[in-house]
Amino acid sequence: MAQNGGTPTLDQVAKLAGVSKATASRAINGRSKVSAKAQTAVDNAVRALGYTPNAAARSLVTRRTGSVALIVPESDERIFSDPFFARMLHLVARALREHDLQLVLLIAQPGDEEERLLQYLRGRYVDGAIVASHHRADRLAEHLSDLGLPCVFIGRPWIGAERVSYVDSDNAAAAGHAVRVLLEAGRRRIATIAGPRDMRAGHDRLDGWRRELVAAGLDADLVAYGDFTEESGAKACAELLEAAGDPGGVDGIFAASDLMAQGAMRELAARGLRVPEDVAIVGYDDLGVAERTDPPLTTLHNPIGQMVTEALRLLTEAIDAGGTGAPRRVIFVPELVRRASV
Amino acid sequence: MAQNGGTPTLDQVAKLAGVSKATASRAINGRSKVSAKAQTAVDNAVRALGYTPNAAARSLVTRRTGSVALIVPESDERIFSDPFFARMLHLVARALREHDLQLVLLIAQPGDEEERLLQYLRGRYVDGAIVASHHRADRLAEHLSDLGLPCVFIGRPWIGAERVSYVDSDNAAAAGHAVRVLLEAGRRRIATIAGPRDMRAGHDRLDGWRRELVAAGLDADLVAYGDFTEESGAKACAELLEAAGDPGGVDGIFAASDLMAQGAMRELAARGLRVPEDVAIVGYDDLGVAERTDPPLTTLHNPIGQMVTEALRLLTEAIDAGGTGAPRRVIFVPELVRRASV
DNA sequence: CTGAAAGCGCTTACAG
DNA sequence: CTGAAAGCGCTTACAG
Repeated sequence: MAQNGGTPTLDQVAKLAGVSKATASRAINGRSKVSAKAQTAVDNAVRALGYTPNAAARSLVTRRTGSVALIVPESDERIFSDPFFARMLHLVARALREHDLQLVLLIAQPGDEEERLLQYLRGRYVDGAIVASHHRADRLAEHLSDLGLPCVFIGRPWIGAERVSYVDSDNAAAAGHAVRVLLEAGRRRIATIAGPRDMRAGHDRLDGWRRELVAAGLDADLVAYGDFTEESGAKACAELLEAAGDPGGVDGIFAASDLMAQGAMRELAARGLRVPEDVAIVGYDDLGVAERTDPPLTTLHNPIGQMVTEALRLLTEAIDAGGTGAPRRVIFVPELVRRASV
Repeated sequence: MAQNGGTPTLDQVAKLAGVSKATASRAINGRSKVSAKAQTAVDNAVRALGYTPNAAARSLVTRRTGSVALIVPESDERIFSDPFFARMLHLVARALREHDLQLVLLIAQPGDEEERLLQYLRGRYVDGAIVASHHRADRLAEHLSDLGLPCVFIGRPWIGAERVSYVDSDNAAAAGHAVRVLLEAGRRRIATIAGPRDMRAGHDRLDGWRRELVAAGLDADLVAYGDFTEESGAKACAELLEAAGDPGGVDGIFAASDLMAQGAMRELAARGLRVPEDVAIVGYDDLGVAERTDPPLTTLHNPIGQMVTEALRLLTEAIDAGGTGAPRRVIFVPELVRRASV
């Protein structure tokens, strides 16, 4: 179809339909009134020619691209197999589809590639951006705010949070909740397997654990760090057990991700420790693996679906408002899901 | 910087530099000769104004967007946490970065969303496309070929393969190799845990397993299907063991992914069967999990890095050639990695 | 090496 | 409701 002299243009459609380019354009975009006759003629011409508007020409005048960037300032390949990230990517992709927007995935190693990322964004290839998985050192919030590009962060940025919109969940409160559940189960030596220190979720969950223990008049000394993976959870659990010394030195664990909780359970099993009898354990995320552990994991439900939906609402509203308007934020409270590990 | 009256344009740069738009454009793109004096003046003006070329305007005339689509015709969310896919996505992202191309991720459920995908592609938002994880029913190869958009498939398409470029690995030969290794280890009741029947890799590996057994004069009757996940591998292994009846009814397994092999090993362990003494096992992919199983897994190395590199080479060459040129293809042969499961 | 001009393919006031 | 015209911001023959 598009064979007769390259890709068909609006001009050819208009000629074939016997109307002006203006009318053809209006018929195609369907935002202004067009006579039924003209509409039919244009529709037929479009079909006959296999016409699709040229995106560049259109966005040159509309100043809209119909694309949104998902920015992942992450150098580590593992990000892609992380179930939390995988789920988020999937949800973002689906939500964008519903808004008729395209997803441009921008992966930028922190550091030297940041300038290149900003350069791309300045070129107005996209109408807005969602930023996920940012780290402590990122200055993305400031830079995006400088650009004036509509954006919303998933997770409160470390730096420049006051200048941008974001959605987040109350990681600290949720961690506190986890600790209370362990306390109510009679545990007194409650350790934590924390996430990366340079990630918001890692930092805040650790903080919530610590505050709750202190509030209960207990020591907050049993900490080991992981990177949210199962492997690291097993390793951290081993460290904890060794640091605590005698059996019973740890009787409860709050793990900052279900995957790390799973690793910890594997390590406990290997040492002949029973869950929850010897060590009770609470995870975080509730992304499917929590149902499949043995025993099934009591955990905090990370409301990622709601966060993504809300992030997209904030973003599309900011885009429609032309990038003006004050930063907005929405915070969710993760709910406890009781299973059998406490 | 861009505050003084919106985003700066080439015109403003030219004025400030005291040259024409043409010269400014040439200085910025650096493909034609420009006097040192003009170059400096333009460079300074660009810096002073914080100028970045408008992508839409540029691509309207150059007919290049600097973007490449990664098409994933997959409705299933799990695709994102599949380590093979995660690795491919990471490698594609990195390779595109090296070519100074942007990654547009297009996820299209098969069926009703295909028309929408093609519509997008027709709009020339991207210069070319890489297609991954396609299924039997996809007619993408034909449609992309009709569009005349440069594209390369990762994995030979089921339909229309003769019309497009692709990279692939010889899944059948590799599966045959796996079977020979098991035969050489004296195994005679060799089962397979196959991948999805509607995916190239699943189909071809099953085929290779079958041919090799038949060539050896053995029955190819012990087949169970999984979906490449660990869960499904465990389940398939259980089916196999039950179908085979008596202990020793299965003494070797070729699993079409390491993850399924891992699940199978878990199932074997749960039944008190030793690897490799009772059941020898060969996996597929060699993506990291193969090193961490107990015992470490003998497997076929899926040359995904090479496939991605080659796919991008074919794609950029096709783009540079203006989308003309015959389809090309490159096939890799996976190598066996001997560890301890056979 | 440089500039004036045309043109890429659209959309959108403006006037009718 | 419709059309002629201007204009979005670039690049690139063409002539000098």
